[in-house]
Amino acid sequence: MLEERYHHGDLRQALLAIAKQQLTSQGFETLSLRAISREAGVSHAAAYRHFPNKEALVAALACAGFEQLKAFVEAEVMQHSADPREQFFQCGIAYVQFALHNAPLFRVMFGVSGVDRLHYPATHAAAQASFGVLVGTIQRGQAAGLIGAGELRQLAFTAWAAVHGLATLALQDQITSQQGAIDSERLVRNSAKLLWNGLKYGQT
Amino acid sequence: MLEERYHHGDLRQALLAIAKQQLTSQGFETLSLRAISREAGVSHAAAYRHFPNKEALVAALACAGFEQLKAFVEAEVMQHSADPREQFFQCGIAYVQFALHNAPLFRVMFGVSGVDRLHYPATHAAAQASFGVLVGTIQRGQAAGLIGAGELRQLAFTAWAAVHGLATLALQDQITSQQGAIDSERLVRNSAKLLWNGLKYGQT
DNA sequence: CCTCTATGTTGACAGTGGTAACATTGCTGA
DNA sequence: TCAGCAATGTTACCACTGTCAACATAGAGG
Repeated sequence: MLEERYHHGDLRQALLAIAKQQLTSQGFETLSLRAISREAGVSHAAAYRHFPNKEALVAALACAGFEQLKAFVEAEVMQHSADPREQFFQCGIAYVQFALHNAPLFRVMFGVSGVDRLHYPATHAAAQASFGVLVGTIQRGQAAGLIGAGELRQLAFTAWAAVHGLATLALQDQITSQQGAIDSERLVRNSAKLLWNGLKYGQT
Repeated sequence: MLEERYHHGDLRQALLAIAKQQLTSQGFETLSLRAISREAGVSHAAAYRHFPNKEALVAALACAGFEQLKAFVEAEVMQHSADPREQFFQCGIAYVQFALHNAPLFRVMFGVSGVDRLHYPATHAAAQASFGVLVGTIQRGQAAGLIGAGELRQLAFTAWAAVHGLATLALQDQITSQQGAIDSERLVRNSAKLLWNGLKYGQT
């Protein structure tokens, strides 16, 4: 039984967990340090012992989001370890699915909050790491001779941008399929096929 | 000579103009109705005679942004009226350039504010209209026999997403070219070539 | 046991979006 | 012409927010 202690134990983690929960349930706009602290059963200023300000808390949230994204995409990709082309597709499909299923978190990760990620090295590193999954996938495609040469990171960046664009536009209801729901898999496959063809025929 | 009148004349437009100015100079996060009203020389509640709430003001800002974007892209495209392929490229280049040169506005247009665009018909319409420029460009490419068939809007959407992804990632300093500055033209051309090839060889 | 540091609390401050009650203006129709 | 009405601004207030300084408590190490 948890008694009321003066010292919480691991308030930092608790705050992050509650923040993530409130983020997903109420969106970013109404996210408030005070509400989070309240929910944690702690005074409104306690958070400042663990985060210099709200922005830092949000940056930490984004950091965790990138780690989650990386893990998710990696897992999906691994299910198709035999076929580099399918791996490439799965990368994108997983990315968009993650965005749609974790919309508020995804928005926080990508600038809703106006956080300059370069000011938060951990968050930036996590973002780069998640990007690395895509780079690796393309690299395997090249190794297998299925993709023409080209500057690796540039290719990866192009692919990333394409998929990222799909995800963000989809999140905005900018795309509304006739059936109402968004078929993210079909969406990505269409886009990925184009890119894959382009890659195959070299980028001249 | 402007005397101090009780009635402003066109407060709505004045507020929007000041808002846009403060947005570009200070970013979205610190944008405040009160500061805007102050700058307009009007009380902080006056704005509520013209906008039901802050979100509506922001939506109007986004609406104007889309109109500006459309005009800009259209103008750039028209400079290459002879060559559909180059028109396609210019579409993307102009899009990214607009994003980079109007970063805060662009972020407002695309969801920084968490505004559900469907609740603001005018804004939504303006967004669709700007999308229409790209659709038209691809259409001309098809008419000229330079692009394979395919569902028009789907193709356009794919291309839009690709370019939009480039723009948003670039805005986040997610991309940092070795030289420091972002060469948006090279960036887009790389991506657009891939897509164009993919389009040419059909989407199978 | 005593002190130092990490952690949490209280109370304040300025600033925000939003609303209600009141003031002023200028158009409209008798 | 002018009374009245709708549009537009103002003032005063509310609840809420992020942040800070001053204080309180707890636990770890000498």
